[in-house]
Formats: sequence, C-alpha cells, structure tokens
Amino acid sequence: MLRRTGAETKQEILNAATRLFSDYGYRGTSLADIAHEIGYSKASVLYHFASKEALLAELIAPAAADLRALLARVSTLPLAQARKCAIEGYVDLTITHKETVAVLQTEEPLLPQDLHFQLYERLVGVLQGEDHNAQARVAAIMVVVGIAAACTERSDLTPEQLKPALVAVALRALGLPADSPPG
Amino acid sequence: MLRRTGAETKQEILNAATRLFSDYGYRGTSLADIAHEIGYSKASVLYHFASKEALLAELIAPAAADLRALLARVSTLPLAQARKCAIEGYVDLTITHKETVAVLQTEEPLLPQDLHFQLYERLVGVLQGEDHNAQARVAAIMVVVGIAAACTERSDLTPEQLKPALVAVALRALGLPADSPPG
DNA sequence: TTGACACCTGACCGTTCGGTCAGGCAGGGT
DNA sequence: ACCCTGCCTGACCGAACGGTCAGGTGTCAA
Repeated sequence: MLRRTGAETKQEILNAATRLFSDYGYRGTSLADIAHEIGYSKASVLYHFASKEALLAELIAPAAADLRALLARVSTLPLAQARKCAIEGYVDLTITHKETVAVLQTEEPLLPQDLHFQLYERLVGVLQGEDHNAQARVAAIMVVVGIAAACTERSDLTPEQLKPALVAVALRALGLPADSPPG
Repeated sequence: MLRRTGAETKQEILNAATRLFSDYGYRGTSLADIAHEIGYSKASVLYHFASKEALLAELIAPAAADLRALLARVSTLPLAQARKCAIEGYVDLTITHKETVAVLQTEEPLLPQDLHFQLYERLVGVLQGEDHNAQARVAAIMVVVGIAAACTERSDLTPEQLKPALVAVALRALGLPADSPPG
C-alpha cells in the first residue's frame, strides 16, 4: 500500500499544527504554514478540517479528555488523596501532551470558555483545598501554570527526571508533605 | 488649556494598548481596536508611534527597565540575600506592571530574544541558586511564571494581600526558610 | 495677518489571511 | 468499459491587517 490514507494525512496535519502552534502560537501560524510543513496545499488542510478553529479543537481534544478524566477520578477521593492524585496526574498529563498544554496556556483567551473555566478552574480548586485564603489560591495557581511552563521549557531533561522534580516542587509549594521516595 | 497635548494622547494610547494586549494578545489586537478604544483614528496611533511593533516596545520598556534594575541590584548580593531580594523585587514589579507582564509572558515568541533570554533567564538563574539539578531549575521556573500568572488572574485581592502570599509561596516552592512576619 | 508647527484624519494601498470552488487524478466495485 | 468516491489542488474571493499620504485644523510666535 503505497498510497497514504486520509486518516494518516489528517494525523500528520494534527502533528504539524501542534508543533507550529506551540512554537509560534495559534494566530502566529497560518494554514499555509501548516500545509507547507507537511508538503500539502492549504486547500488540503481545509479538506480534512472544516476550519482553522475546528483544527484547533480537534488538536486539543485528547489533552482535554485526559484532564476531564483526571478531574473525574480525583473528585471521588477524599481531599488529601485528591490533591496528591491531582498533582501526579496533571504532571503526567502535561509531560504527555506538553505541546498541546503550551497551546492551551498561551492561547487561553480564544478558547471556548468552558475549557478554561470548567477544567483549569476546577483543577485549581482541588489543589487549593478547603482553605480559601489568598496564599492557598496563589499556591494552587502557581503550581498549575508552573508545571506547564516547566514542561514547555526546552530542556534536555528526560520525563523520568522531570516528573519527580515537578511533583516534589508542587507538593512543597502547596505546603504538603513530601512524597515517600520509591523503594 | 482645553486642548489635549500630544504627550497626553500618547500615554492614553499606551494605556489602552496595554489593556487590550493583555486581554486579547498582541496579535489579537489591531491598531484600529486601540484607536477606537480612545476615540481616535488608526492614523493617529501611527502618528505617535512609528509602527505597531514600536508601540509594543515602548509599552514594555518601563517593566523591562525595572527588571533590569532589579537584576543589577541583586547581582551585587551574596546568594542567600540575592534570592530573597529577587523574589520580593519581582513580586513588586509584577504587581506594579501586571498587564505588561501578562503581555511579556503570553507573547514571548515575538519579543526580541534578548528580552526573554537576558532578563527572564537571568532571573531564573538567580532563583535556581547554585544547585544545577532538575528540581532546583523546575522550582525557579515555576516561581517566575507562577508569580506572573497569579497576578494576572482576575481576583479581588488587593496588592497588600497579594504580595505576602506570593512571597511566602515562592519561598516555600524554592525550599527557602519563610520570611519573618513583620512586627 | 501670516507662516510654521503639532496634531489628527479619511482615503487609499499592498499583503496576508481564512475559506470556497470547480476540477483533476487514482483505485475499486460492477 | 464505466462511474463513483476519496483525496488533493490551483485559482480565486472578501475581509482585515499594518502602513502611507495629502490635507485639514487649531495654536502660537513674529
């Protein structure tokens, strides 16, 4: 089978768009840029996606689904476990989808509101815990956007090095006891 | 003197642009938007500023100057004091210039590289201290972008409430001893 | 009164963008 | 042989953008 299937091309477009959006931003990337990156025409991109906005939505979907699943899992747990689980889950999610998360963070104002409010706000709420003072809220915000920023940073760290560091710093920032090291 | 002077108009443009850029992003704000916001024409904006890019540069200048001054002040201090001073100074700076900092953080890819690298990288370097492991670097990045994010968040917190919370959480995230409370 | 100057404007320009459309081309079923 | 369908394209469109320009208007100094 020499011929490329449509599904393959669609995934290629998604990959290229993710890379370009995270580097230059959604508005800083044109459909022609995406098409050129994979050697197709702009019209071809619009054959696979109804619009640039639809492409963005489809691009974000997997990470958003993971975040939704994490929040659902966490919501069944008592507070102390919920916070630990939320941190670890969000770190994993961010490492897995780091380019997508970079897009989410950078292009916040143009996303459908429910995405930011119903997902990120809820995550901040979980990390904030039952304290409603300024410090708890500030810590929660710092952890959520800080984890994303640290993952986005170009660095030669492997996921195996990155994850424990992120979890440890997040716990410390929130004033929670450190994880017991494995073994 | 009923007539508005040129300097006043210029400052009005700067204020409107700061607000719009921080809300909708640099690329998401047109010169016409800025002009409309203050009741002038687009041509008038371009009378006061050579280009949209020049407007952005002039808008950023005060915050960048403050950050440069902070780094200079901090560089003369021994490490322990340097980190504490850098945190407190950066918190003050971010509260003062919060809209500008929001623009700096969001529109990173389109800024002249020296701004991001020579300023933000140096700040991260100071906070990171002499440890070169993953955890120290992650903590420094989290603090720098986290402070900016927490200030940008729409909230009803006054600067007097915000500042001690930010400093306390930053110190905790970096694993530094807490500030002695005043009094 | 006049000229110089600062401030501001509408009309216009070239470019780039997202998006549309008619059509080309290959493969597979009949 | 036929057509149908899926994939892809060049050419085109209207809108929006940043930027230019000739000119209008008010103020002030001579």
